[in-house]
Amino acid sequence: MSENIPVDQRIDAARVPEDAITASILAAVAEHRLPAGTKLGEQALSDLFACHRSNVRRALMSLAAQHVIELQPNRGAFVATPSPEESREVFEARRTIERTLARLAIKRARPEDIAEMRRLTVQEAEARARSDKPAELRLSRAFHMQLAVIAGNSVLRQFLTELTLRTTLILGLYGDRGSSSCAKDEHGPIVDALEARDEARLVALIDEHLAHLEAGLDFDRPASRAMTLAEQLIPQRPL
Amino acid sequence: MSENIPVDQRIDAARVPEDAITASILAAVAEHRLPAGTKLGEQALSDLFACHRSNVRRALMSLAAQHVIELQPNRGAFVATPSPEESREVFEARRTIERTLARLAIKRARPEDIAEMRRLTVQEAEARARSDKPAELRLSRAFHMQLAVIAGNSVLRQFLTELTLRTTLILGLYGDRGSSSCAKDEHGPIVDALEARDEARLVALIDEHLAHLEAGLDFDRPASRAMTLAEQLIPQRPL
DNA sequence: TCGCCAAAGATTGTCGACAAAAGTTGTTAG
DNA sequence: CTAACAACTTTTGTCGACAATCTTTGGCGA
Repeated sequence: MSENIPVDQRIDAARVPEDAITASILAAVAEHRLPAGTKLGEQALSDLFACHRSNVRRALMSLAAQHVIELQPNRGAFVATPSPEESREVFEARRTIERTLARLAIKRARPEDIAEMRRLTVQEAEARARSDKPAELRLSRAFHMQLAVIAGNSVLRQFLTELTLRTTLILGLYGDRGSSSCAKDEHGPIVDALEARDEARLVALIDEHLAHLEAGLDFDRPASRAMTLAEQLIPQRPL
Repeated sequence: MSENIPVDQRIDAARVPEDAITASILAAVAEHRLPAGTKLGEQALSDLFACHRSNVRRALMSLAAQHVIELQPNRGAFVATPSPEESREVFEARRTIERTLARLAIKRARPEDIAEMRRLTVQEAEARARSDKPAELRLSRAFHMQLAVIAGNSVLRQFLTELTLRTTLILGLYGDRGSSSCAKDEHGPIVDALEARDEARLVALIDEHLAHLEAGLDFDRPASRAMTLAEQLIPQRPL
């Protein structure tokens, strides 16, 4: 009512410094440029964005509300590091929500919506072909979010915005780097099922897709965590 | 990991003034003491809670992130007034999430969990019997939240925390005051189904319960909205 | 009497400075 | 050489004051 374009969809359009900070950090997390555990100092950010610290604090609060970062009293803000248990819960929540979104999307998808979905899968495949991980992550997430847009429930869409971002963090922490996030083209068949309005198949594919993603996690050896200086500087040999 | 008791379940325990403000406003909204649209001035709150305005601002930001209040730039904070469309989406989201929570709860519910649920229905019936609307609202919400606690998914539980609160706001806006929120005892049969571990029946009952709640809404004549002074002072005759 | 414009008042937003806490470095004793 | 203590530095938290904006009040003219 008050807003035409939802906040979580604006690309840049950072009218206030606070939005610019939030958007930058969200984008960086979404593309695995900011590993989990990274400290986000207030002064560093206020210097970087040439704004007052109060803006930074607001941005950090907003990010904390979305569980993207964690605020530790008198310690500062750190990129969130989801626990294995939390990861399980996030995937369960995603299955629940995306199942419903799929059913809604089947009822509402117009031809141009399906074309847009197809376009995203193509772009994603291209990004994968040229090994552009950030673009791949971004487009994969955009694919799932587009389904939410088509479904037309902005409450569920906002929940999914948060969950997909948390998923990206989880993949960065526990995902094998061998088989990347959405390794094969699992999104293509999903568009097919959507186009065919085959609800049972669509829901099954999404369930499988998410289950597959979750199954690829390895909680025993955290893949990437907050790197200490030592780890960043000294290239450790493979055991 | 860092917290033992989740924030959205702490009763009081307001260690910092910010939490006290947040908790008070949440409780007031949850009991229909703060109608939708009410302005929440910063100075008024900082006077009331004897704290600095910065604490108030933080509390308001947190509430805005939960969609309980709406922040209008240079205007201030107002108790949120969900639109009819948003109301529909909230109910749809609730159905989605509570269905899953019900299935999870069936798998995990221990005898003492079911006893607790039963206890809540009894207390709610007592509150209804003595026409204690605030207690009734509070206990009805606690019933749904208890199901989420039993289900054991804190991500979904937190989503539901937000959704039940938004539902309370919606009921305050569009609910007939004739048949109150959860008029009859629809919660009792739900506990029965949970105890019987009858998944199909439990899910159906919850679906019906939420559908019944939504069906009782009347978007044409907003039941209670932000009252102007005139409306509060001059008892208007029934047309 | 009604509507418009200007001034006054109140409220929100921004900023810099200071206080408090945590982290770091250097020193010294064992 | 190690460990513990102390001083220092860095970072976060709090506060009050001022600027910008909105709302209300009062006045003026049609």
